[in-house]
Amino acid sequence: MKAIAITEKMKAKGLRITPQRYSVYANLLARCDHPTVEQILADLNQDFSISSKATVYSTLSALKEVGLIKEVRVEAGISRFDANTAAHHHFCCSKCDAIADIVWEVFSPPISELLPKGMQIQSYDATIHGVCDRCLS
Amino acid sequence: MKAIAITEKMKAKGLRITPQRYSVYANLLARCDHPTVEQILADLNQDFSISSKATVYSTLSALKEVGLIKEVRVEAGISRFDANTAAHHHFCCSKCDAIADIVWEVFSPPISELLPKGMQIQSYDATIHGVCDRCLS
DNA sequence: CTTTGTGCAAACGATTTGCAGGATG
DNA sequence: CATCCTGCAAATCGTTTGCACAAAG
Repeated sequence: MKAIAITEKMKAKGLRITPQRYSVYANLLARCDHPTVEQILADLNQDFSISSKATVYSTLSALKEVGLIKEVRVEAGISRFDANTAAHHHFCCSKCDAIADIVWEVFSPPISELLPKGMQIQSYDATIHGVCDRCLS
Repeated sequence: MKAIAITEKMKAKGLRITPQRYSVYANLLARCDHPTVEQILADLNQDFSISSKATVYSTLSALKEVGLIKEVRVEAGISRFDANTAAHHHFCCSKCDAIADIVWEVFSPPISELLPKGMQIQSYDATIHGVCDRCLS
């Protein structure tokens, strides 16, 4: 995605643009491996120091708040982040810990029919645990 | 469940029986609210001290290892535990934070057809977020 | 010029670990 | 009596917070 487009998406959500915020979001858009805060920070500061841990945390929190990114939790005690905001679920490899996006929108019967009466659904997410093709071959 | 039956289930998994381990597992079997470590500990030590935090952690870890309980993660940074080991998913109320079990076994198309070729499924779990009937009425 | 973000270090809370007794099989 | 569980406190690790300074609009 072009730099202008990234900036526009952030502005449209009312976010103030800073070099730190821009680089966090751009980094997340460029990768699909659901990185942790630590991994994002290491990536940004690879050549020279761009941002600090506290700022990455606050930026991710701001991006999540306005819906530009999602938080993914598959392991205990650690948050991962995902710039793919389209409806999707996750496949988690128990050997290499890689997380892959899974498009999975068709349920039958519909979720609403499976729930006890009177519950209101806001969202749902599924995690499939298994072994990925790379680890099997 | 009778005390003997609980003891037998643990023995069958090769676990050494101690008062602490017994009470943690019995407590978890008797409730269906997916308690945290803190809640289990408070419940056990209600009248007089039965166990310590470190022991509850190690017991839960042992029980999970042999498959007698499951760990449930819906909030960031906190683990909950569940003695219901049958296939089921979770409904999480965003107002009162209650977690309810949902029996939900029918998917169409089958999960295996939705996954990219070559992946091997071990398990899957879904979390539905919404508002429960009690909070709506 | 006002608002808001940044970065450091200290604080925090859940979980883990080391180790000296003590209980279990 | 050998194994390994228990409990305490200290350590660890991800995340949050307070605050002085700097940057954005």
